[in-house]
Amino acid sequence: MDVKTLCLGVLTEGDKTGYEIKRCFEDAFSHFFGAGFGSIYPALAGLSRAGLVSCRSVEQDKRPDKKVYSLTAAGHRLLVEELMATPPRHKVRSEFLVLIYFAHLLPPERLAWIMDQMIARWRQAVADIETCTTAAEGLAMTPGMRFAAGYGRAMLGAALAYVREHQAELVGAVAEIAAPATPEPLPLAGD
Amino acid sequence: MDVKTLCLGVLTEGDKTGYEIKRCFEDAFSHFFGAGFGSIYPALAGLSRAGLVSCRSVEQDKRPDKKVYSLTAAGHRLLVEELMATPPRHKVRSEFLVLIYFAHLLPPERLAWIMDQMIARWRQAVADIETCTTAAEGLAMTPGMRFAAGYGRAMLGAALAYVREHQAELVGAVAEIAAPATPEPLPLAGD
DNA sequence: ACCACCATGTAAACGGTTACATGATTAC
DNA sequence: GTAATCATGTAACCGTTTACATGGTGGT
Repeated sequence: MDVKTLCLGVLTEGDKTGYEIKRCFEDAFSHFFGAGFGSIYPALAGLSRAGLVSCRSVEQDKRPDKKVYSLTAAGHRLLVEELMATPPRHKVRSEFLVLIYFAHLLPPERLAWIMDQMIARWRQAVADIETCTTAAEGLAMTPGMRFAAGYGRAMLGAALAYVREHQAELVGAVAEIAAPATPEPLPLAGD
Repeated sequence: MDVKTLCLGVLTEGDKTGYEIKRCFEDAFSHFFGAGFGSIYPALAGLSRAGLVSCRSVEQDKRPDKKVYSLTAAGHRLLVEELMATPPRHKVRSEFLVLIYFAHLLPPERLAWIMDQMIARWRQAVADIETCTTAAEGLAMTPGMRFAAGYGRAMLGAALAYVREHQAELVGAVAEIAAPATPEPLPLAGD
């Protein structure tokens, strides 16, 4: 599954410009799928060439023209086909956890800073989901959207809880390794 | 942060062959970082060229020679530098959640199958973490490794709990959308 | 017989990120 | 005046994934 499929997907909710699609991605998918202009615009161009979306230019005063994309019947069909054929993968790529894994190679202050960063970011992410769901309240919100939002909240909550509970423990343990209670000089300096 | 850095990282635990490094990745990092032979072997070759790891060939009987890599002093220094310079990112890329988000476009049976798949996979992942941590019990397990394993367990537990609790709700809501006109009253309908 | 494990590598394809390029409007 | 928003696109770069290529051992 690539950005093209996601574009077809958001267009089922109504016609949109490339710019608006990016907004959609940020609001709805940001915690489980990322995409920037550099992948959205080429994707849209490709879909248009393939007849899976149609495109009309809309003039605006005091702004450049915008291109509004609509899903075609063929596009809708392909979307469903692709969704049916997509194996349910779920990958995490976390530099944060790599850093944690090698915590003993870092100064304790750096480690504490890293965890504070993540806590702050996750807090923000929870707030963003809350904002989006209350903003979409009353509007057409499918069961899937609700489920995905709830999943995001649950995961972020669990992550925050785990880090908060084990943060002090980890920093303490690493500090002990870095500066052991024994004043014995370690021979591991190695140059 | 790329595969090269991770290779340097696992080599701090002791000398290893490319094959063993891949095993390490699977055991320790699989729930937050992925890498296959196709990225590990070229990474090791590059590190060797740059003098960040050294390499010695070991003959084996009845097996092809293996190349055992060791971290050099320069490699260790670069690793720490890289870890210090790495911003703590944490990205999820989930085709599963995309599928869920567009649940209303899928047949309810498919949706149920998708969730069953994820539940099974996550259960397996929990079991794998348990196996690895008990296997490494008593051995050198750094605080960071324990933290990362615990984090994995916590996240998988939360994911499983959330999906289990909201699975029926979602499938039910989607089934209603898929077949809205059924005048058939539900068995427990009190509304 | 066939599959999994051990063991190493290459090369092409694919897709995403980042930087570049342009330019007007509105709000602080 | 400086930043953010609206609005579109290209091109180089980077790294991963996947498929290919080889080959002996050990288990069901």
